[in-house]
Amino acid sequence: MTERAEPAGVGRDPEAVSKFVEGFAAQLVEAGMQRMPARVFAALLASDSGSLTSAELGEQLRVSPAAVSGAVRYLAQQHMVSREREPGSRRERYRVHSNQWYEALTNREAVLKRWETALRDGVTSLGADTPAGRRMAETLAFFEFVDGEIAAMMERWRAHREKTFGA
Amino acid sequence: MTERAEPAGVGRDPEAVSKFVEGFAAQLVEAGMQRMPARVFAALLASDSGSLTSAELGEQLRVSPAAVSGAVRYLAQQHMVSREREPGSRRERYRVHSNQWYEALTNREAVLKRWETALRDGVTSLGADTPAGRRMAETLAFFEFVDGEIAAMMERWRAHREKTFGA
DNA sequence: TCTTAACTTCACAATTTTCTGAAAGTAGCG
DNA sequence: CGCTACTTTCAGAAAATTGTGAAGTTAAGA
Repeated sequence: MTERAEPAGVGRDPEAVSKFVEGFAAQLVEAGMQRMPARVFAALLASDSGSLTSAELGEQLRVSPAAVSGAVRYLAQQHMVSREREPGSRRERYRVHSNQWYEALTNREAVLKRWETALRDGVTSLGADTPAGRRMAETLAFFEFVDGEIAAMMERWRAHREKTFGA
Repeated sequence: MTERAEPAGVGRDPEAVSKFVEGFAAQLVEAGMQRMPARVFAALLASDSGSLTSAELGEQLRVSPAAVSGAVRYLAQQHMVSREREPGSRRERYRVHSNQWYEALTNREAVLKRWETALRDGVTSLGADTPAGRRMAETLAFFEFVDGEIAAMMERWRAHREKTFGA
């Protein structure tokens, strides 16, 4: 048995939480995310309320307020978390809205757009009639195709989700 | 006018090629790829034959053979390029097969699978009946959904591609 | 079998990134 | 209006990453 009464502080088995947090963060890092944002994000994902304060994050991850600040700024820019002010306090909470965040994930759209731009430039400057130009044109077409497909896919997911989890 | 006769060596306007290579590589880096693999890959993508030798890569990018070796090993592991031995020579060629490489790109499948594993572990260890557990279960469901969709999408792309570019 | 062209591995130096402590900024509340 | 609780910014130390030169390995051709 590993069950126990809920301690007021962190709640649940801090050991298990930490294990998940570090493990999931490691996967995100491997996929290209910076370490600190990854850890902060994983911690939020694993929290029951889906939201933690700066101080809670710092304590749980054993890092300085400065580190939390930087990580959270990054995550907010990527729309993976939102910040909210606790009413009647200058304390801030960072929140992950279950679905909003993976919607953001598919909004790598910005990335795709930049790739497309670079490829278009390449086709132009190397010549659309050269072998290299044709290869890049095909790649470009692929990304444009994917762009459209992703939007449709998310639509299907929302329907699927509603059926499975309720609105 | 920037046109010129084809010099035997690099071919085309080396200036324009380099500009594309460094620009596209920069985008890949921003998306999480290491710098050297990104540069090597971009150089291959921009080559007319779609293939370059180790020496050509080193010269064009002004880097050591060691750097090329490391970059190419990574790219081959990701199935983004393939290596071929030039018959009757110990010289090796690295090649990007127009379509094979972006098929590989969608084979971030391996990445998705690892995320799914981490999430499943999380659901189990934090409890499927806790709020955090439910959030992770929903995220997990999303990734599983995406998994299936990507396969279908690639199928549609292949059809679309054939129509547009011919087999 | 020997020679040698080509690729790979490895230890280290240089660069870049990341995190911290301290100082500065901001906004609630008396 | 100031006090204080919190957050952000910034310079620099520590750590991680990256690319190099040199030595090691492999295999083609004589």
